[in-house]
Amino acid sequence: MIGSTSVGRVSAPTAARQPRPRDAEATKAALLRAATTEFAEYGLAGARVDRIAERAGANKRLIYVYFGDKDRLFDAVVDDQSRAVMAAVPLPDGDLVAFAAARFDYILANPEARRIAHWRAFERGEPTEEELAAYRLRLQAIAEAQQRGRVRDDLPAAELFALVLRMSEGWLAAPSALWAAAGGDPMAPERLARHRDAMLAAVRSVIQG
Amino acid sequence: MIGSTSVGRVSAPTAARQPRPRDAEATKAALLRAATTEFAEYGLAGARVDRIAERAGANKRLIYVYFGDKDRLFDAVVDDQSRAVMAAVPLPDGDLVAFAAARFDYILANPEARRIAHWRAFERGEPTEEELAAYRLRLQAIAEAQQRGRVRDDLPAAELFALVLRMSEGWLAAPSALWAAAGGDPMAPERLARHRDAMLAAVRSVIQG
DNA sequence: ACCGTGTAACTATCCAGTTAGTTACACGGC
DNA sequence: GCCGTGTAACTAACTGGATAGTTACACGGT
Repeated sequence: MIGSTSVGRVSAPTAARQPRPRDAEATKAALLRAATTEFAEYGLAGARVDRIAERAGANKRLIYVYFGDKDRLFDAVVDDQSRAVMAAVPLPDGDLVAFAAARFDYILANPEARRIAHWRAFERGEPTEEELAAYRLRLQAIAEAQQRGRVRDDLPAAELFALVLRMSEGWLAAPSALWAAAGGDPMAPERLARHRDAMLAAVRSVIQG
Repeated sequence: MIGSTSVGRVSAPTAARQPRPRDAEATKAALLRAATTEFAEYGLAGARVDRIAERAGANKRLIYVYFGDKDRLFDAVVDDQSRAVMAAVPLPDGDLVAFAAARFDYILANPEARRIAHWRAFERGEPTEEELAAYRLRLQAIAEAQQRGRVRDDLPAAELFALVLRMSEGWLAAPSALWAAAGGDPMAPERLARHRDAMLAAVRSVIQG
């Protein structure tokens, strides 16, 4: 009696749930957003494709239609995030203090961005040519600022940039044990403001030598 | 002909593979080491219990006997690593420069330690009471150094510690795109030495204000 | 008529955890 | 010295549920 299954299919003709409106772009965007949330939370290995589809309110199949497979969906999320950060956090005239401030603010407003970047570094390899170019531009901007005497020049630009990158995450990236040991709520607004000031003061100390 | 399998069993009476010598402590230690390597590489979600057993040359079942389950094995690895770092990287008299140097050296010699710590922060929650106590001690040491005027006191100890923690990872934790953009081999010994010096100079700048 | 968009049901594989044992060894009686 | 018995250490094979990826079909606009 194999054919009996067909009855089940027919039994829910149109009433069960209204189908998603047919808008490929919107669906794709919804999947990308859902994937961003899921990957940020669980990483590549921990993320679940079914959960992404569910979050997006879309059918799982569409992930494979639009993105290929789980890995390439992850890549799409990484590219998207990476481009967004690069655009939102510039390095105007090699000003590393402004950069650190912008990066801190961006990470605070978009916690997913930092997590995605970290998962990517840990679970997936090589940078894209686009990212590489972006980093080269930044190093160049720092080197120019050094020539103009606005940034100490006894340390290579790459060193300075690596340090400021780390510092600008502030304690948003600190071990939770440190938060706990320090007491209080590390995310309280006035605490964050003080923290931001402290971080920027430290960056200033570093780039002035 | 199901019984034919028994022939296979009989055919390799003692020659096939010599069993592991019966030493519970050694086996447990081998499993912990194998788990450390596996978890460092793949994280909690990406690690495979079978692979851990294989790496250790032990039977998978023993993981469940000795550690409970995958999560608790991960916890055991984290505790082990955490204790090792705390012991190897002291904060003598609140000297944050010495601390940064020791931490950099430790991470360089034990890359697994940093990866485990990060996976833990991302995939698993709360710090243990033991860690908390260790962090409190460190904050206290910094506060004392501040009182003795050896460390700037216009920034809270927790802020300074969070910053130095990040800085001391140097570009061992930097995005691979930065390495690539900077050119050359970032792990070459003389390059690392220069990097270490630069990082320590920056830490000095920060703690002196 | 057909293609792009969407759906539900299905499949093959993987994998954490279990079952049902076997093997090495210590120890006590003889 | 040897043998039986209990126990800790170890093992192979299995199981059930989860999960990435697929198939087969439906519908609507052009």
